[in-house]
Amino acid sequence: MLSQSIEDYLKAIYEVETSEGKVSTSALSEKLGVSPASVTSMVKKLSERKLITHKRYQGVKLTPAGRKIALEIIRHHRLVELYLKEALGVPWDQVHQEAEKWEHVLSEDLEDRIDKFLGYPVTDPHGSPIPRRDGTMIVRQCSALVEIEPDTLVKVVEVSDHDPELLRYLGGIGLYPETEMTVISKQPFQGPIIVELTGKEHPIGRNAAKYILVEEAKN
Amino acid sequence: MLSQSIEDYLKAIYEVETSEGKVSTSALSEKLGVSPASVTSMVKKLSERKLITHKRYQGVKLTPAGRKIALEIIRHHRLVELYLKEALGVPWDQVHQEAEKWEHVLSEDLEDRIDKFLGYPVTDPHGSPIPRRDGTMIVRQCSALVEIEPDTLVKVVEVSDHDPELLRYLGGIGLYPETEMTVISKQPFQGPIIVELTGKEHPIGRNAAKYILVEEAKN
DNA sequence: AAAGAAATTTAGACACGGCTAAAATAATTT
DNA sequence: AAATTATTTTAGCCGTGTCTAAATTTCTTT
Repeated sequence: MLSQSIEDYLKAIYEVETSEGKVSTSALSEKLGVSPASVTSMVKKLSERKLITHKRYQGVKLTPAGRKIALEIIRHHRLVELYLKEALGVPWDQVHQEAEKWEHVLSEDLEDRIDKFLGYPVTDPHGSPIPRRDGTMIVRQCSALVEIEPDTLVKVVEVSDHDPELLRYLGGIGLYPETEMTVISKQPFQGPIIVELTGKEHPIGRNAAKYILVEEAKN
Repeated sequence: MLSQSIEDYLKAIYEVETSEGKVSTSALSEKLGVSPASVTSMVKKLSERKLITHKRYQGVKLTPAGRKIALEIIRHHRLVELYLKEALGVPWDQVHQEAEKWEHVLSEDLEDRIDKFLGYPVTDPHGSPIPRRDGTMIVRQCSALVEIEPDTLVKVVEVSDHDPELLRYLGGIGLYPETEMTVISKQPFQGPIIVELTGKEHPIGRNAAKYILVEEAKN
């Protein structure tokens, strides 16, 4: 059995690897809310266990074994998020923090029962793909909303779950995965992006728009 | 926040207190699968935190604060047991071990949602009463099956969840909380107790019969 | 290319929760 | 009552995962 800490590190490494490519000590320190020195010592342990490789001063990379475990945890996390929403009506801005705890205590048996209950879903409430039991995960083609040119019809694919506040705002304006909307304009000087959905226009800050992934819909 | 370990100790102390009266170091050591020395050191910590009182060499007692916490954990445990059975179809001999992990990661919000989903239940799948949110719990009048005289009609109130094997056997013969059955005979020389339910006779070992609580039904 | 800044690692400490071995106390036998 | 046995506690250790402060290495600037 792996400790919760180790699981958290592997998950964090996976996520940084995916979103930034390079996985630095400081990025992990930041993400995990732990000092850089602590990261270094855990990194040492994880390399000894052959879950990651590490070149001194040069960052870290998951081994296949480490990636497998990371994806299992992420699978737990996302299944639980969806389950909490569907079965218990937990609002989508709260499922993340609950799942952070549940992901570590989910047995294989329960994982299967939840998976079945949900009808073998492929995405969580934020649109993130749920890794399959075999450790594979679908890859999708999509762009950050911030990079879309005005006058484009897009479909929301995925929204970052890291900020409950943002999720509440987006939920409030009806912006969920699968929602279609039109980018009306991008205000100058790093101003907001104006989108139209369900007939109304809404401003979305550039920063938030980095965390909203969309695909272009047929116009 | 209390550590999982502390929660486990408080729960164990509560359970031993209830079933044996006295809570000795060795009883806790046994129950928690931990050395007596470890118990002593944790006991020291719990007294410092005023969750229990401790007289050297004389055992331990919960303070009101400690009891409150123990009952919260037990409430979590039993709600989760019932939830897993009702919502996800987990067999009753498996719910205990899952709940052992879940009880520590259940938020108040989720506790309420589960409670509501289940219709504010008062007992878990083994018939144990679920403590209320205010830290009170119903007390029931019942006897161990082993003490019942032959030729008595009884109703099962509660079955210990500590042995999955036993639960599978009892489930197999249809013996659940609320089941009515008749004690046919007690075989001599510590032999089994024979009960009749749904028209068939079944032997139940004396040892098992200590863990089955019943009340006399009107004959 | 050298200096300064930033990132990373090492060294050494600490709290937690467990352990074993030995000492102290309580309970039981003889 | 003394001796033996059982229980409990103390003493001291270990692994995990964190920390701060200092040393090292890499990156950036001039």
